[in-house]
Amino acid sequence: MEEHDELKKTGLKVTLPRLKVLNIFESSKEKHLTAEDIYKEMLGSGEEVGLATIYRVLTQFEQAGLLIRHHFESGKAVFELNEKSHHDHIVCLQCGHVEEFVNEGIEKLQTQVANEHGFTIIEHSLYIYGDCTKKDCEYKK
Amino acid sequence: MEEHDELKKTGLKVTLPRLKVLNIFESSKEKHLTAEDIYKEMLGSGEEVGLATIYRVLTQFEQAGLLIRHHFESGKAVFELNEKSHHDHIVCLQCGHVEEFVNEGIEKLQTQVANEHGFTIIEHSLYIYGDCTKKDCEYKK
DNA sequence: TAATAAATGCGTTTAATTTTCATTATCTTC
DNA sequence: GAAGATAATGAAAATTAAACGCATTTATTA
Ligand SMILES: [Mn+2]
Ligand SMILES: [Mn+2]
Ligand SMILES: [Zn+2]
Ligand SMILES: [Zn+2]
Repeated sequence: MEEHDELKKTGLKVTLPRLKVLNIFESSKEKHLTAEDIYKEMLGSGEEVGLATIYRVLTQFEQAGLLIRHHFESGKAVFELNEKSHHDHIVCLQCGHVEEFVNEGIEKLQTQVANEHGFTIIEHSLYIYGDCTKKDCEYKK
Repeated sequence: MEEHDELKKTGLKVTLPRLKVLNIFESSKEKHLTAEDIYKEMLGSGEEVGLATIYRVLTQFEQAGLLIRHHFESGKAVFELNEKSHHDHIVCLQCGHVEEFVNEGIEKLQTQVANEHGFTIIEHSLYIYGDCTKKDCEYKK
């Protein structure tokens, strides 16, 4: 059991809610999910779970390095599996569609900027917002 | 009176709270301020004002193009005067010190990335976080 | 200065997230 | 495999930043 061991390694107890949350991230077609998304998904599939547990688990997973937390401009935190290889995001302001990208040039220039300002760079957040060109792109509340 | 005219141009009524908020931004040594910062500053200097007014005025000023709203990772919105020329930010995770920068290379590459993904870029947010090297840098709550 | 339309302050409300606490499940040990 | 220690859970209450409703006050305009 893959997810079981992944949890074991974090030192966290292997519980049903935790397994399910991990499972949702690993099987969902949408990889960027909010606490609410997870919660509804679990309720929908008949799980008995409290929203507080979801929030707790997400934060624990983040601290354990399993998840990454993002703040798009929606106001709510968005999580995704920590794939280890860094990437940034471009988000459609119309339909919410998210695409990922890595641009070595941008990464290098950021380090350079930090150096120029006497900072040791720890992390960065870069979100590009715009209009996408998906055929089914439309504003969704 | 400079600030008076600046307000006039926005179509908003020239009121004391609005003048004072504008004045704080134009005279403060720290240019990136939260609603709370403004509120405390005004209470401190004897103004009679409600926090709701601050929130309302900040949003109105943002819509009028007088202010820019940022979301650093503090959780609360941060505002600064809209100097018209775009810049990004590098923030010290220890002391909260903020420096501004513009890097044309990064700007160009962002546009390029957007194009490659079929997006029309509307805006972006880039924050670099790290440790600064100010002599008086230390963790402040 | 009076009429009108907008702005203010106070208190209430919302939305996301966190905390408290009693109950329950997991892990470890025997 | 059962018992004890410890951590996790769910429900409800608490917190926090921000928005809102409304009666009252103020700025603008005539
Ligand atoms: Mn991603
Ligand atoms: Mn700035
Ligand atoms: Zn779209
Ligand atoms: Zn510092």
